[in-house]
Amino acid sequence: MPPNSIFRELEKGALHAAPLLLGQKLIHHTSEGVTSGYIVEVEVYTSQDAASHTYRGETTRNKAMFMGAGTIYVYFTYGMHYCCNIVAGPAGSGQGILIRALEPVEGIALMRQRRGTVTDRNLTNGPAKLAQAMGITKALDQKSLHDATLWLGDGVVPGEIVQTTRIGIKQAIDMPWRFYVAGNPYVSKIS
DNA sequence: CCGAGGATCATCT
DNA sequence: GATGATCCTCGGT
Repeated sequence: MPPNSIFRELEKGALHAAPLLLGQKLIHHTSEGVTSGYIVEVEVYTSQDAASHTYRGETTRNKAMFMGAGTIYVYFTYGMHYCCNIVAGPAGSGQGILIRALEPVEGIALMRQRRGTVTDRNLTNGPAKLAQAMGITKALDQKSLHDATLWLGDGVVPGEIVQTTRIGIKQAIDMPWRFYVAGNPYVSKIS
């Protein structure tokens, strides 16, 4: 699906758009160079969802999640990690899609440099890992994919898609809001 | 391969 | 003051 179409899908809501993001290419331009990868794993978070940062309403931290489809939400957690979401749905609805894993495409040498000594399979197979490999920080928070250094590009048709429960949460653990490409070696964890 | 424990701090209660 | 949409290391299997 071409990039322009994915924005229309994002406007329809996070749960609708999440599986459609699989196979799309996420691209980041920085002064260090260009990195990109195909999205192979995502999770949905909404304001009706006890596991979501938006469950208790808008705060300074989660403001981006209420800014409408195509906004970038980057949060800092565990004292050392950044994670990247693509906001979906109408402005004010507080829903988004966490990018959990990428299959590296461009800038793999730069990804290795940013990540330090890890095996290639460990470059981007987790939300904080891919943020580090791509050079994603809070500088991108509240920016739009339409006019930031981070955007979506032409991807590939993903293989079979698996829908299952989310990872690393303690609330709403039964909601099947995780989607990944079956058999892809960069998926963070096989269910 | 798997599970336990520590790192480290912005954000929220 | 407590916690976390995580990652890494280390030990056991």
